[in-house]
Amino acid sequence: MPKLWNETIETHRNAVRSAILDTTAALVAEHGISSVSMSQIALSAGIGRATLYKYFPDVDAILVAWHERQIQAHLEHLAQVRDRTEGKSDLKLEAVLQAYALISHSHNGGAQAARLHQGPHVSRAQQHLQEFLAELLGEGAEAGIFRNDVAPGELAGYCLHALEAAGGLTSGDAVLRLVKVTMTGLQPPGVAVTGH
Amino acid sequence: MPKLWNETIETHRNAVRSAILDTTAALVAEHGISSVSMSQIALSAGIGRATLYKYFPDVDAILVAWHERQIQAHLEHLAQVRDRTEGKSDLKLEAVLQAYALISHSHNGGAQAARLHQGPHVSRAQQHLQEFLAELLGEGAEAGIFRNDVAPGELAGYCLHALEAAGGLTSGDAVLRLVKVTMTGLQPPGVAVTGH
DNA sequence: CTTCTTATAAGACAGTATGTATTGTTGCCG
DNA sequence: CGGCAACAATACATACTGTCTTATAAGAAG
Repeated sequence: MPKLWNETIETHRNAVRSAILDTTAALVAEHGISSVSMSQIALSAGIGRATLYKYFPDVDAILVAWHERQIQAHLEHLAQVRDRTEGKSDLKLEAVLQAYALISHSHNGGAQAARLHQGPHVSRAQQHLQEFLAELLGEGAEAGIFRNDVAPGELAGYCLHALEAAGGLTSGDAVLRLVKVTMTGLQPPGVAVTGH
Repeated sequence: MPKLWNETIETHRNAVRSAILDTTAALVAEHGISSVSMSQIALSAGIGRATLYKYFPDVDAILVAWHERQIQAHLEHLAQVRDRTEGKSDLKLEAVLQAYALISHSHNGGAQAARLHQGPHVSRAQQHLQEFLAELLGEGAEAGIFRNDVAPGELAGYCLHALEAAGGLTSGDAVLRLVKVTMTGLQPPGVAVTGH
């Protein structure tokens, strides 16, 4: 019983911290990410503004902590999916990737709503970029070079997002490998030796 | 000669607008995206604060305009690459994708520097996620199910980014197609009918 | 040259957010 | 009870916002 006290206090701090994160997430979802303030969060969470500063130094730290918690939850969810899926690595991976895709799908549904409060953020030019790629992909698909079981627009979105992984790479060779991998994904179905 | 005047004024406005965008980009690169303010931009651009408000309503509008201009420049660059590349659609596309990947590569080098000013933004948990996937991919590669000419970590980054395209999709079926396309990219090389 | 127009700089203004410091209160512990 | 830690409330100086007013400079037209 040396620290029955430290236990309850720690518990309380975690509860408050969690409540702050929840409140912030709600405010972001409602008013957009750029309009949340420390004052607003403290008020909405029902705690004093000075108290909030004892937990987080600024809004950005709160958003980072929230994002961290989100990813952590996703990670645990994906680990569950992996362990519950019977079969070899490819089946497990397919299940995990599917779960992650669904997370991204539903998650960006909420993010889109948040964006709409502060204008159509990225859309205009980026859409042109996607259409530009879709045109090339459409031509290739007609010539039988690329897969035609997926719409060119969807493939273009896949390419753009996949290639943004280049931002985290260090060497130029790695970038070339990424392009190769991405283009492999564009191959027509049924050309593989192992049919599914 | 009705509007020799309107021409010079338009030119001037474009010049000022461009200067605002350049200044903002420099400030973002230096102090991070969350610390730029209208006051700072006006001061740094050498124009009055009230004048700045005549060009853009708020910081966000400036950032959006800047981003728009960036993408527009990329688009023109990519169109040039496409037109200058001889060959069929697949060769053109490979050149275009490579160019885009290089853009992402160098661009996120700058973005990373900007992030570092406001903390290691996404890193911690997201890296765990990537390692989690890399483990599965490594197992599969050893079993010959996935390609082993690219490191598991790089493949994991590819998967995570590619699947984030799910955020822009509408139907659940489209998400499943995206997972299929992404997994196609993981196939070992040389299984295709057309050997490059 | 004078007058008009237009973009601008400079400053004032109220409202709000920030970060910090100082109060007094509550509840748990020995 | 006395001590301790977290807290709410409040105050304060500073900074950014968005709008408005006034004055200046430069080109265009008489």
